[in-house]
Amino acid sequence: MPSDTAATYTIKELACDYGITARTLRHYEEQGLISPERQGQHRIYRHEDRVRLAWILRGKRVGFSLHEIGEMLDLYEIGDGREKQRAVTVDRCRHRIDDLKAQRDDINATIDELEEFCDLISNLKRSPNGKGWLRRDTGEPLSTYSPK
Amino acid sequence: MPSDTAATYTIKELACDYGITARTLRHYEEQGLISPERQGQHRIYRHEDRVRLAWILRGKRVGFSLHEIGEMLDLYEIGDGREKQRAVTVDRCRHRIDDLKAQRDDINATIDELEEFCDLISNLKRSPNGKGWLRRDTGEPLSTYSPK
DNA sequence: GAAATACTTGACGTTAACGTAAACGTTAAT
DNA sequence: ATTAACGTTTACGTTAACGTCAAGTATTTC
Repeated sequence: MPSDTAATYTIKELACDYGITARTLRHYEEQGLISPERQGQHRIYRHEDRVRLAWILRGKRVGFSLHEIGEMLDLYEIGDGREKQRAVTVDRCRHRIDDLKAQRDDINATIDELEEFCDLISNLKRSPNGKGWLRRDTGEPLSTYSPK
Repeated sequence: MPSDTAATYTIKELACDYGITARTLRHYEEQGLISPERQGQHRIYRHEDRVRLAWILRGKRVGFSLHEIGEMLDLYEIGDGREKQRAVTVDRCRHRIDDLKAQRDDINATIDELEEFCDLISNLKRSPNGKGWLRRDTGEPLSTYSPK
């Protein structure tokens, strides 16, 4: 058994590793997102806590609230596992997936427009009268340009 | 010229159309994101405002703050158009695109995990001793399952 | 012309996700 | 033994993105 399986971390170590603050970790704990062990009064974090934290942080980057992330983590706890509960879990899970796919579509659309715009103004030339800009491809003026 | 080119909308009409409140529209105006014309004291919105609003709302869904959305909309205003300013605009635009792509990766990773988990618990069977659950494919117990 | 309806501008309230400061308890080094 | 470096809890402060009144104006409808 490799030694780093049992590796532990202080709150500040974990915070530094993930580029957050100790306050943030305590906050996540208040919200019930992580529950590190205690040695006396001090928190001690293990590998599983790092995994959980990484999941939380990715959830944040994706745009979920801490509450939503908590719910998603709860999905993984099917301990009692009654049939009905499992069905609900799967259902909510599928909804989440659909939301994420819709969000991905929005992101793709935004990327497309930004790229188009970016290409556009990378290819500008001054108009002959010295005022304003023209598209290098079509010679069309830009004054009326706005996102589609 | 089709009549709906000149179509105008009251604040509430626009709000209803986009599933937001009038307060929200006024808030966006306070933040300088939209500047509808006025007829006396009343706001009147046109097609271009709808386009802009749709852009704002998609930005929100993608996870940008109103401030960031304002900056992105500013990117589209290259009115004075000094070379240097254009270069900065393109640069910031490209950064935004990179951020969005990273976010898309996060979303894809989250989708993958949720789908995997979803499939997993859709395929459970009770263990022979009646306690806990087993994977139908491998027969492995689930008690230790956690997101990767 | 009185009430209802839609708009306006303040201005204070609310929630989330922490920041920040106070006051205190270990252990380590000087 | 005192200063420094970490940790702890408690609690108030802050920002963003609006919600939610209050109080006034203007128009339409009965």
